[in-house]
Amino acid sequence: MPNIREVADHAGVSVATVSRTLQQPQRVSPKTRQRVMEAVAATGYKPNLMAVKFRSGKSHNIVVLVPTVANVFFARVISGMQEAAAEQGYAILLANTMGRSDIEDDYTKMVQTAQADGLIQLRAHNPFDVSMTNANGLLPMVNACEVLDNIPCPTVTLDNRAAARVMTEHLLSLGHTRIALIKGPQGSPLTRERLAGYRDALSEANIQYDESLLFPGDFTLRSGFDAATSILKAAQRPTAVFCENDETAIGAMQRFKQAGLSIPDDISVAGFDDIDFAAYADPPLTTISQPAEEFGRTAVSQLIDVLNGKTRRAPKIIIPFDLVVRRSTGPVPATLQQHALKEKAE
Amino acid sequence: MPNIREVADHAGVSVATVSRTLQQPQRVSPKTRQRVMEAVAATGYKPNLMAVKFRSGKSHNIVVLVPTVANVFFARVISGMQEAAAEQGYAILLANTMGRSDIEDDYTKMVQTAQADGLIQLRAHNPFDVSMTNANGLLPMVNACEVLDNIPCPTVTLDNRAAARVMTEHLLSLGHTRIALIKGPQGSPLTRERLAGYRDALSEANIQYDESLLFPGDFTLRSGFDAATSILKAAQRPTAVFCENDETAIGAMQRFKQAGLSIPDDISVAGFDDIDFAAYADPPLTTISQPAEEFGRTAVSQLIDVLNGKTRRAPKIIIPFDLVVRRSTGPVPATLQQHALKEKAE
DNA sequence: TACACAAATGTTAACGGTTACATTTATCAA
DNA sequence: TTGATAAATGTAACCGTTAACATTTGTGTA
Repeated sequence: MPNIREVADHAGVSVATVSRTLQQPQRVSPKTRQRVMEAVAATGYKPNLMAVKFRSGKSHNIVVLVPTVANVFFARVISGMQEAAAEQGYAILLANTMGRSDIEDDYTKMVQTAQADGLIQLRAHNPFDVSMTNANGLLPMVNACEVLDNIPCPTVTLDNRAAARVMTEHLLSLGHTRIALIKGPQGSPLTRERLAGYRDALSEANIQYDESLLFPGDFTLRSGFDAATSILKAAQRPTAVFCENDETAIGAMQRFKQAGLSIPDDISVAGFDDIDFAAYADPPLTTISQPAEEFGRTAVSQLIDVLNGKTRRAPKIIIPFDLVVRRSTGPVPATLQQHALKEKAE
Repeated sequence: MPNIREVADHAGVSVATVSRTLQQPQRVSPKTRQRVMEAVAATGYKPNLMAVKFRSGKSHNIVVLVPTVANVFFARVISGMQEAAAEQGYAILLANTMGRSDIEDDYTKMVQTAQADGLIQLRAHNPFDVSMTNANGLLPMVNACEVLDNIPCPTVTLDNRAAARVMTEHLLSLGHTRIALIKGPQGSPLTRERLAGYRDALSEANIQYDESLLFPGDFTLRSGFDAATSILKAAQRPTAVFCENDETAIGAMQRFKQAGLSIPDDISVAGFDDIDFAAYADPPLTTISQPAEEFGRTAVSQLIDVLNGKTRRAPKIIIPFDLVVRRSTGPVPATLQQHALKEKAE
């Protein structure tokens, strides 16, 4: 691999002139410029960007901590991040953490060891101490997980709590009062926020929060299937099931159909995320649509602003969501409705 | 950020001793070692890995060119790559090419500019010229796409052609003779290989290859749905549909069900990949299972072997596959079978 | 005690760019 | 022509680490 010195020799100029020709061509005379460009072409010179990055102290790398890439929603988020990063000359170092804190730590260290300039966080944990703050008092990170509080960095969030409330209100408006919730992974901030939104809607509607309606899940199809099995065994079966993501909902629907239930006539099922499969489920799934790609793009551009010192005070950005009503949710079954009304009358 | 000099001053030794303490502790006396370690702890020193990489000429980065990360199969492949790379101290630079050659070129350049040591290729294109070969005559890449030929680098492949043949044979064995094929993206090597396997099986069974049974697709749910619409309009409707991936199959099934067809009684549908959703489709999808994570892991470890000079002659590794028969495929409908037999008799 | 040799540690030149500063060359007005 | 000033180019320090080589210190033996 030829280096800048070889190009300089070839063109009969100094290395500084070669560097200038490439960085700020207007500062070098047209004929020298031409000579240098010819030498670059002749030698096939490509600047060693590792040297440039080392010299400049900027790696132009961004670490992204994701629980798993093999999740349709996260894949979309990453796709948006890639795009925004590439546009601004940054590369994404993807950390598939699988929730393992040792992996998270390894990747976090990349910022301290100058391998990455900053980090985007999709879990509820602050990896940096105050010594990492920049001149504006900000940490080189973006918090893409709303439950993290009091951390000096931008927050980009998909108002999960409000979205879960809206979905629960949708089910309530259809007359459902016994609404099961299939949760996400324990300890995940998404899970907590979506649960909180569910509770918000219930308490607003004066409906007693019932822990026995909560079922564990982990965002996989299988966990939705298993949770549905438990729901089928429940003494007083819920008339609607709100799943904290679409995979879980699709898994649950499969189980309900196997048990001979009709959706939504016998039981309503709602999801969250609006992954592509939601619209092609049977029946098509009512869910919350979130602009995952935009979310990823915003997180990246916020981080780059912090790195460039453009951000003076940490903003909090909330990405909007949409309730997408399809055919997996419907009114409470007539028989049960009678029952519910009678109960209410008593 | 403290550097190695500060640590040396703090411990009252030279920078070389600090470096040695960290790299080859046995070469420094126990008491010096201890003093250095204390200084490291006291200053909070973390080696600048950008400097190390620059100095060593090894970035310990690997570029992976993927058409799209938002595809369940590729997400699994990436997941496996991540894992294997992290174990060996490498980071993955993910290039979400979306088929755009300018993006592919940008990322390919990262190898030439020393930002990455090698590249894994999932498309049919050789980005390097011979000047990039190492002492063993190998290029710093792994070809994870079997149609590329005569390129001096390891090939890791999921025998797509054989798998497509096996699936087609499965459909033939159920009595189907008019088997539609919903293709993948035009120009994709996967598409070509799977089509070739389909043709292999047909010709082996002495069935005329009929281009009117080929329908375009692009691996998305929607394209499967649309292709199914075309299939429904066909003059003589096929009794089975082989889809080149699972998303397409799930989209197609949705359309057939909407049209009132029963699967597999009226029409059989087969997929490819065995993504998680396949088992939870309605009916569960017959498909080809490929160990995507293992595929990713193998590609990475092959590349690292090349980079370390361990590989002397380019190996060709074929990852095994499995035919997974579920409930979306079944025998040819009785009425049509009669018809077919009659035709044959004539 | 002196000497040979090994072990431990120190000194310094790379690695490949960028850039502050120094120096040379060109331009123009008096 | 000369001198002042601007434009073009060159020189060399620097970024943080490693490692070849030089030097010092320690150990064991004659």
